[in-house]
Amino acid sequence: MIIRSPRDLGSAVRARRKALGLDQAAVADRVGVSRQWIGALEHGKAGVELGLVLRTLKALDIPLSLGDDLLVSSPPFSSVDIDAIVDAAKAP
Amino acid sequence: MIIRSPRDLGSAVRARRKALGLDQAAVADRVGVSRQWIGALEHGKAGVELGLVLRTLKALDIPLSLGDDLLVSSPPFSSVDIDAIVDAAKAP
DNA sequence: TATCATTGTTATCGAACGCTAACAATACTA
DNA sequence: TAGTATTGTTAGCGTTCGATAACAATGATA
Repeated sequence: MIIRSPRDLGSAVRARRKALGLDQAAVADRVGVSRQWIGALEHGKAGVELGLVLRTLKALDIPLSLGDDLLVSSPPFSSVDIDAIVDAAKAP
Repeated sequence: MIIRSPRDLGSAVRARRKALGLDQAAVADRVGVSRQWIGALEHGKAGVELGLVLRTLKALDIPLSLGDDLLVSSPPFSSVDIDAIVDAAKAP
């Protein structure tokens, strides 16, 4: 599931919570936030704090990943001419 | 890259920014936040707003995903991280 | 329908956010 | 080394967060 907005995250959290058979109060208890805050998160409120969001994802066992470093592994590094790259980068 | 804490996210953002050859002010301009806020995000401040974080990831073309569907790579990415290569070459 | 559980909504309040501005502290380069 | 660019840090200020509490609204079940 690709997350583009707070709303995407909110619906994913809600789906996961229901899949675990928990109500908002139970999740709030695990995370250490108020029940209302869980509701706001699920509704896609943009202002929620990142730290609390990550704690919520962990409490629900939802892995979060950035897909930026998984493509550099396939092409072999030995085929890269480092000097040429550096020189090109230095050129104006 | 699996994100477990605001600090994980911060270092990933910084790496991506440098890979794009941008300074904090340029990213702040794209996102519509202050330069100091970008600095705080990169330092792993937990209280940053989710909405601004997502806008930053979008501005840097960093895809964010939940769950286990991250094995598929996202296209709009150069497969060679030039800065990473240069940094590695410069490192003692 | 009646009853209970779950969720949504509102108001208040202390705490923290993010912004601007200014200056210090590091890089980076000629 | 000197000079510039980038980043780190601090203070003040208006705004918004998150907690609590209370009540309304919705959902589920007998």
